Amino acid sequence: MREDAATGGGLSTGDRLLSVIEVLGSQDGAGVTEVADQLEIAKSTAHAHLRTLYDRGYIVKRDGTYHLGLRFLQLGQAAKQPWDEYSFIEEKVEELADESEIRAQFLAPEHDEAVYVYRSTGRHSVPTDSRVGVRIPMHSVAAGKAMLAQFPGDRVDALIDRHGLPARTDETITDRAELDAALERIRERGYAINEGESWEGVRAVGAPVLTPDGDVFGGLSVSGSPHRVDPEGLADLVMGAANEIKLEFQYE
Amino acid sequence: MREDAATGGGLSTGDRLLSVIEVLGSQDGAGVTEVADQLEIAKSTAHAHLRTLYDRGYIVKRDGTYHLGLRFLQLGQAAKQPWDEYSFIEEKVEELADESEIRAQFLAPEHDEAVYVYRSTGRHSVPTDSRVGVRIPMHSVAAGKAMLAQFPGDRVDALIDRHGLPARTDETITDRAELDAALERIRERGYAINEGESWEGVRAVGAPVLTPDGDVFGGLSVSGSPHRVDPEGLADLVMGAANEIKLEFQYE
DNA sequence: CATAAACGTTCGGAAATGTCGAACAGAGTA
DNA sequence: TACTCTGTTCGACATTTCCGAACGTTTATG
Repeated sequence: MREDAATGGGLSTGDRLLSVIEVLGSQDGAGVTEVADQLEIAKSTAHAHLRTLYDRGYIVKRDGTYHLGLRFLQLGQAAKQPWDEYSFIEEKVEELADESEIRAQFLAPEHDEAVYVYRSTGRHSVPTDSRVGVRIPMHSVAAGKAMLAQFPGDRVDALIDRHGLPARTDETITDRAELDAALERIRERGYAINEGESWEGVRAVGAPVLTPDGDVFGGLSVSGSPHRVDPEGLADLVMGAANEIKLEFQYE
Repeated sequence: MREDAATGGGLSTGDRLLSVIEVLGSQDGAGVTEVADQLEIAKSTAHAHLRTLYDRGYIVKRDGTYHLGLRFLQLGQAAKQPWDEYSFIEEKVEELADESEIRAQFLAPEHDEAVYVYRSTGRHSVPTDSRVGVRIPMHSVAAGKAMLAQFPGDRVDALIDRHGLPARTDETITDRAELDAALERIRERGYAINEGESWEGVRAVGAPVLTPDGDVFGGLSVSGSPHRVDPEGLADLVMGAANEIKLEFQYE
């Protein structure tokens, strides 16, 4: 289920460099030995990779260990730019959070996973939501299921071949037939519900965001503890916001 | 003034991979041929690098060209985490923007450059400021000069050896003696002024943010068009905020 | 305080792999 | 139809990366 780098015609050295980056990103701070151990490579090899990243200014030495540098912040902003271009997306997320008084988020599909792009808690204006940038299996979140339901069948097949249906809680859908039934219901209703399928005790309501051409652009959702999330009441709000985004595309 | 990659014991392949990433980040969208041309490498080589990045999910194909993927957004968040840890930094920036009614920003020193980490316009709550993540020569901005003034002399020497004193406008300080004099004045007053040294017609007032140990942690500044930026009046505000951050460190 | 352990660093050699150029296929254009 | 522009694949050479061992330094430990 995981590509073995060099197997696919890729560059194994570049591949390893990316692994080093991931090691540094998945924890805060690592030394040469730690990187070497985690990737099962020689210390001298890890050292060479770290030196490459350091000389280029991509990583930083702090408290004696290496950390990802702010150059990645710049790359992250560049990666997000296509969405920032359409400023109404983020605005709609904040609007949604204000009106629903719970968290609202916009996720984009990428490489068959869902990625948090915008997130808001409403008036609280919580600074820097830590979940932005996080990738999550599409079948385990409301916005993701809403997107999945719009994909053609063969794309869903390919997605499951690549990633499977990993469980995140006891409630996560792990069975293909069950998923198909769920997607069918979502298409009928126009919105998706997540009942603790990603985090215990978190309910969410999501809808797909489509372009005027009918392509899947992303997914919107609101989420919170079950007693604050009334699916019936919120569905219209979320679908309405998704539709408004779709309409905005035409006048941009 | 630019390191020539392989010269320093780094891995030339990994180095090239980073160059490919930078090409994609510095413009929106590039094809195989375009990347190859810009880096002056064979098309097949560029193809191999792009494939490596693609297989790993770091880049995306959209409209027939490659773009940076949202995985960089995740890495960017991870890189920013050390600052998010101290939530009062971002809060102070927003406070500063509210009180001054102009832009406020926090910059961190990294690899001898200044990097925008937080930025706020006050109540407008402008979504996604595009300048976050941007790197800029320290001597050309107020917060950067404020930090420079706190560095020991040999660190300033090393910095200038590496980056020089590039001009961004006609007003940018490009002479070492002039810089030294400016830094001395900054130390005396406790704050720095930027008079169109980075952007024509933009004035800024900045102060260094120190840790309780006296280390330079970053720089705060407010900026706007000259008639809205009164240095005398704003200096206390900025220095006060910088000092409050320093104090917060002790109770965290 | 001395010793040990752990870390980061450097170095050469053998093996693996990245790079190139040419050739192929496909899309778009004249 | 022919042309030009893409992106892609392939093989062969030469360059590189990688490893392991050894070194110098720092941090723990007795």
